[in-house]
Amino acid sequence: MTIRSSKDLGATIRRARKAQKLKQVDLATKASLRQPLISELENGTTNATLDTVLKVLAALKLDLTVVSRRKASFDPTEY
Amino acid sequence: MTIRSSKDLGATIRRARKAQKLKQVDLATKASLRQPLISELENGTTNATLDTVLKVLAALKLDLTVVSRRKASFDPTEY
DNA sequence: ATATTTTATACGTTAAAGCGTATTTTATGG
DNA sequence: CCATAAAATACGCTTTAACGTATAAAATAT
Repeated sequence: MTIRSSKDLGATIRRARKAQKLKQVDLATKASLRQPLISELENGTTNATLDTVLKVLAALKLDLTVVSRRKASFDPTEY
Repeated sequence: MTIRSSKDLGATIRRARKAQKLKQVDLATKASLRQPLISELENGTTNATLDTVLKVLAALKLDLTVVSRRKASFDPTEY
């Protein structure tokens, strides 16, 4: 999933969390964060810091990557 | 490039900037940020917000993506 | 070597991220 | 329906990101 806004990130996090059958409070605990912050993140209503983003993604076993914009590559190992 | 820390991001940004022959001040201008912030970002000495990260990556024509975590591939240059 | 350019650091200020906690609103199950 | 669970919002507080600006340090010419 390409992330170009806080909302993109929020949607990605929410989908991954639900796919893993976690509640916001569960994810918050795994990431050492608060449940309200997970809510704000998923709704894209906070401009999270990189540390926060990395904590949440790590808790979901996801990685952040940087790729060239023109290289629209299909990655079969996604999903 | 997989990003798991501010330093990872900083290194990635610096490499991309140099590959495009930009000075920090050029990148700062393109991203509507300050030169000192670019320096801090590249050195991993600030916990940047997502907006800041996205601005810089956009200025470098890079995208942020979220992918499922895979096993680290063996990199011979690390040894 | 030294002038010039580039990068890093410093400092005070402002805005907001994240915290703990409590409560409200919404979704779900019986 | 209603009860319970889950998610969203609220509040005051502390910390810090990012700002503008100035300058120091380092790198790169000349």
